Amino acid sequence: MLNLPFTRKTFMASGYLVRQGDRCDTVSVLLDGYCYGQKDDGEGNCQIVSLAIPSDVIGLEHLYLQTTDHNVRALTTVDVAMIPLSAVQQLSASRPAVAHALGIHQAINHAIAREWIVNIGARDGLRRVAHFLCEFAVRCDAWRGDTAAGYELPMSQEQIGQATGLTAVHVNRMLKTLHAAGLIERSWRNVVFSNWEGLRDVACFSSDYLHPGRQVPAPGYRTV
Amino acid sequence: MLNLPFTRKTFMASGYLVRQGDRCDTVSVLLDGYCYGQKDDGEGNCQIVSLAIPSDVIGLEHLYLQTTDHNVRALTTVDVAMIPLSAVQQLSASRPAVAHALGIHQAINHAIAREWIVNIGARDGLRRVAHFLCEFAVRCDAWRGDTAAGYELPMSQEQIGQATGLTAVHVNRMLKTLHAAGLIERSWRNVVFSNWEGLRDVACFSSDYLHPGRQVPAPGYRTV
DNA sequence: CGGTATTTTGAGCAGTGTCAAAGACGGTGG
DNA sequence: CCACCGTCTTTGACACTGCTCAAAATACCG
Repeated sequence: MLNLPFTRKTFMASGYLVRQGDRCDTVSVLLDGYCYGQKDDGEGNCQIVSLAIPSDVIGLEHLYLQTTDHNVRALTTVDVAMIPLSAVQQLSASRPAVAHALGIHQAINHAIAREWIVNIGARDGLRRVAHFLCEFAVRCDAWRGDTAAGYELPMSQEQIGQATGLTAVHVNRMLKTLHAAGLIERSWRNVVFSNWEGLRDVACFSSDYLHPGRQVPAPGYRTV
Repeated sequence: MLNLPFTRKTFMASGYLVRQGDRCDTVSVLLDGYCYGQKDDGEGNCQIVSLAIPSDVIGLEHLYLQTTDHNVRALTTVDVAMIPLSAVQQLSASRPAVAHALGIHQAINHAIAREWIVNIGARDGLRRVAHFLCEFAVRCDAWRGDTAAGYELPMSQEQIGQATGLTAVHVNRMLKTLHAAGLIERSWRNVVFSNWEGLRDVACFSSDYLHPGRQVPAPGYRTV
């Protein structure tokens, strides 16, 4: 068995799991709830740079970088298993297949970051919000193993705005527009995709960048 | 010695080193020239998602993902050493310190991507261009080991626009504004930082995210 | 030396941001 | 169980950043 030491911990919504500038010595696994990565632009504006859903690993970069360049905060009440960095290092060293899996996870997160750059840099408001919704749905589906009819967005429109580079007011207008186009139904934070194909087309969403089932198998290691 | 097999190859400006969707079986080291990562937004717009300068490693994610989610293209005439994936895998397996160094490189590239998200998502045009110039200068300085008086930008204003989420016309205006503010001098593609502190302040640029000299040392491995 | 790509500039416009206020929801304490 | 309160959502009017289109000037390349 892996026999990994860990500490279970709970954070309230908006609490900090990791702070920018920290010297971090743990890697966490998100057991329940949602988190987001956040970075200050130096003038009070905060940009959301990533999203973590249950089963995601948080802080993999701590294996390689001494300090953290962004905050990680709880979007909802959150339950994590915090593992000492040294334990992760030992495990990766003794189990190359584990190291490989962590590398895959990091590579996918990086790919998601690239897609966010495209989303924010190249698409207009409507497509941006649509794409954001698509990504969230697909990632949640992948985690749960099935396709849900509707999703409870764990974030406010203000936060969606911080993730897409729009204002909360504009996010609201775009959601309304998507509804008017018959692509989504919603009430409060619940979203139902009444026309998934249509939404996907508006967003130009393709799940390729999430690399579903297309990872490189661990090369030549016995997985024991 | 490492004894790594490689093929040296030259690409003309705008040539493709890697194409979106490819199954890639090489990792490249950029020996000379500049490259950029590019992704289509699905509607003809192309967003630049990364920049590679000499000594950068291109395609590290091929170790973990079977297909590539973005293009890598030459910005200038480019000279690379292409290494078979299997050789890199073997080397990482036999030399943990090498694997660790690659992880650091990947983590820093990821950190840069996060900062680009902040730049494009949270800053206005002027700050965006200023930040872009700062990052380019600092990365080039780090590579060459000294601080240059001026920099030859290896890209057109159109391309700067694709990297910052602005139009070429607006990039031009922002460069003019930066000049008018006494922060930069320039002629054609050559840029001189006549007031580095000022530019840095406008951009809210901090080199922390490039993690200069703050990587985690390879844990417990003998480097031989 | 001509051709092509890039830079530069101007004018007008569209998409987003800003500001402000009203309405909806959910939690809390009496 | 209900009233209150704070947060979030929704809406409108208006301002402004950045985009579009177009053309001239400039630099590079064969």
